Amino acid sequence: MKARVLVVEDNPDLAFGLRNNLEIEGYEVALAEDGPTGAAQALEWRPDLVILDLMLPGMDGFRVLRTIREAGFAAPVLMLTARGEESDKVKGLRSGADDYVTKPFGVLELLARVEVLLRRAPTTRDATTAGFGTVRIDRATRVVTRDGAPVSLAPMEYELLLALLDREGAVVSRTDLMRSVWGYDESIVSRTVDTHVVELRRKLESDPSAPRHILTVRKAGYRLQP
Amino acid sequence: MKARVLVVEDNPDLAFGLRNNLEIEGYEVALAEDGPTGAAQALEWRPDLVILDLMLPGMDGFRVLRTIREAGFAAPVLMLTARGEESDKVKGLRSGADDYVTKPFGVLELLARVEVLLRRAPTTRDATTAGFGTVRIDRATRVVTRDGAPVSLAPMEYELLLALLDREGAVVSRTDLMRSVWGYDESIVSRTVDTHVVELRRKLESDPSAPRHILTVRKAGYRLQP
DNA sequence: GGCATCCTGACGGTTCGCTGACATCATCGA
DNA sequence: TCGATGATGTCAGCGAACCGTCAGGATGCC
Repeated sequence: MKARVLVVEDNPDLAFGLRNNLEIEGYEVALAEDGPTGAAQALEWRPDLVILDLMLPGMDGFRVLRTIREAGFAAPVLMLTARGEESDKVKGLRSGADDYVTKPFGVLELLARVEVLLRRAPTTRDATTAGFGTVRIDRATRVVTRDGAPVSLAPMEYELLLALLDREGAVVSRTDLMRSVWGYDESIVSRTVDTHVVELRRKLESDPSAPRHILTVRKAGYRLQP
Repeated sequence: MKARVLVVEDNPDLAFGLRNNLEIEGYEVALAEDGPTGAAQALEWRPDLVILDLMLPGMDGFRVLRTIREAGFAAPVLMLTARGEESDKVKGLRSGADDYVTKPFGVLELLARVEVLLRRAPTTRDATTAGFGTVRIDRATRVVTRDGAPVSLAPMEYELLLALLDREGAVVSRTDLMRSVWGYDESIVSRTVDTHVVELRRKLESDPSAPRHILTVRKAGYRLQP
């Protein structure tokens, strides 16, 4: 799963530049441009890492850091600042930051430091298991069980199941399924989706001919009933 | 328990200065003044943190770092150097260091960074063995046993095993394995990973053709079942 | 130079996924 | 109520993707 990085920085050029670079590295990125917003977003969005500018409108970086740490936020924080004074660095590090980089900095160095921080504090927000009825799906292990017994799903079947699960309760059209599972978006002419749905029902429903969870919505698509 | 810090630094003034300051902070400190000694001491003494100069007699810092990491040394390493080039920093961080400080530096900043590194990676001197089935892996000594008997693993096999072990239970893609074991992230076209997995199974599974722990997840990667 | 180790490419077995034909079902108008 | 119509369920088979395996050659270390 993509690690999430929150960038709290009021200079738009720098913020957008960072976002681009982080996204290229495969992170999911959010921006906040003042202190209070940053703190709120850290607590709500639960990023795996925060890049925090020290000089911010509204509330400075130190206060943001203290606020979120007091609220129990444990992920690493990288402080970013123009002040190169040693006393500032020490203050930043002692107040709960995990790294401290002074501007101007090299983007590659920053990215390397981000990687190191995430390596040491691996993402723990796994949101792993979900399910319906007596079926459990563990995304980390890709193991699916029904009534506690493991069920063997073919790769495409598993992907299809996830696509339905991601929109649990909603009707998902065949075209949408094609797009999210197969990556095309041509219009469907074949029985491909249906065939896999049948197989899923056979493996996961107690009575495959009268499904209670993997439901057909005529002329619209399929729906996963929790 | 006092945290142990190993300082690998050939300049006596700097080394003694660091030792004094670290001891005042309450750490147990050892000094090494060349690369080979440093590497040996890291592996024998098992410090909780290593401060490693880049320019050393005998073996440079990068090689020391690689050597001890390959030997399973997991504690944080702080690199210390006169070279301020960004490419050096990136190289250091990517090759397994956890922080990188350029000379001249402030002692207080260094101490703060030491504190942060130790905070994130609390002393784990004892919890070095893990395993699955009848297989035990001791990261400290790099010894792997099965049914109590030692098994000889080639370096890459060992690294691969660690990579799987670090995400025990979860599916690890070939690309992820490539990245964490080989340091690459190009897309895979060859049978490299598979070949090594086969070898691991041959050495660690009781029935290599019907593995119970090192499992294949079709189209996704491999998974280590505890 | 000898040895272990590593990577690669080829080959073969097995599983998987798509397709198209046909059966069945739901819906709606007569 | 019943048949027409279109949508969905079902099935079997073929081609392809994927993985396990192996041997040869390259590489690095002692």
